[in-house]
Amino acid sequence: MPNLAKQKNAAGKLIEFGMIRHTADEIAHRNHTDKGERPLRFQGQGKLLLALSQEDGLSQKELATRLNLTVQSTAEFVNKLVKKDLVTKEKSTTDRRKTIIRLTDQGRAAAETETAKVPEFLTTLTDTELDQLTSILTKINANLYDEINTADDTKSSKVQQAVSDWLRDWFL
Amino acid sequence: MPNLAKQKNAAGKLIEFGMIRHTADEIAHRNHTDKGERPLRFQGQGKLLLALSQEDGLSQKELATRLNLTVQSTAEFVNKLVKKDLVTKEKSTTDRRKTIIRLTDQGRAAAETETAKVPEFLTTLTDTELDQLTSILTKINANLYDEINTADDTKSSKVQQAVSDWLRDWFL
DNA sequence: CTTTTTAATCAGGTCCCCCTGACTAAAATT
DNA sequence: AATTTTAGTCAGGGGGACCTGATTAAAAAG
Repeated sequence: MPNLAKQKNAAGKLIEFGMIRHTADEIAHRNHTDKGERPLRFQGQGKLLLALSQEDGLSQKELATRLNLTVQSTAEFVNKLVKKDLVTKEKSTTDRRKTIIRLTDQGRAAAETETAKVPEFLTTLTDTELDQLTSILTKINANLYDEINTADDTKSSKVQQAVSDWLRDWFL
Repeated sequence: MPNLAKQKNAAGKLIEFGMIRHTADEIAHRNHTDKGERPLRFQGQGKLLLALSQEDGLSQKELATRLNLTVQSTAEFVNKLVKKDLVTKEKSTTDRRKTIIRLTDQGRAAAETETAKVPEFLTTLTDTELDQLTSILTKINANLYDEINTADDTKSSKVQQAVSDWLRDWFL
């Protein structure tokens, strides 16, 4: 029987982490672009960016299905991203109904800084700590996948699966 | 010189964790209340709840300053929370300009389930892993605090400081 | 060669976070 | 008592994440 107190400690730290992270990159983004640009991350436009950096040149429909969004929402996000010069839209030549979305260099860069960049706060950890953290997170993530897949109404999970595959490619 | 590869691994896992967590409790909340109620957490209404569960009976102004929001935004969130029966508003008797905000039992409960509850995914970790995680997160959080405080334009940090104090009280 | 299906679009809507400006009522100052 | 500061309110706005409904153009099927 694992120690409840220890669980609570960890839980508290995790919450704290979430909170601090949140304001930390709120500040980072504020200094960066002052007005406009908000965190993005794993919703809406950010989600699109992530999906595209996993596989570029998808159609809007494809994106919508992968991200579990309606085509209209997807269109909205795509258009917003186009305005920000992070993606481009072009009609498919093989099927002229389709619109193919591609990351611009800027978009790719944006997606990468959202992810690939090693956050500052990890650089002060020792190798041992990094290993520990990685293995713990692996376990936790596996749990979360389970949680999702069991509770799931046959939606959402594929997204995560896809993106996490991409992460695996990227980091291992 | 710490191993860059290890850092990348950990970073990847962390991102993955963020992502999965996000959809995991998206699903959880969806099953819970179906329509309406979204995550809350560390912004807007959620932030208020957290601050209040740290110290109840604050005035709107107090809340605004602590949370680094305008009084108008604060008022908006407070009103929304009142509608949800999570907080109450009452005029101060000593200074009739002030409006004192108090958590209802429901509000307190809401704040607690946002935090105190040990997430499922922690319960499968061993004691050792929990200790490791806690100590690593402590280190990471300290780093983030530094990051915030140095980059800071004398704002934001106090909120975090306050809430994290509260967390410390709660979990230790 | 018509249907039907498919990929997109426009229009309009809901709720969220957060801000500026204008204004009132009650305290604190002068 | 008159002025200024303080706590709130209302009105309005910008951006974001999503959604439903209706419509168009192009491809697939009958």
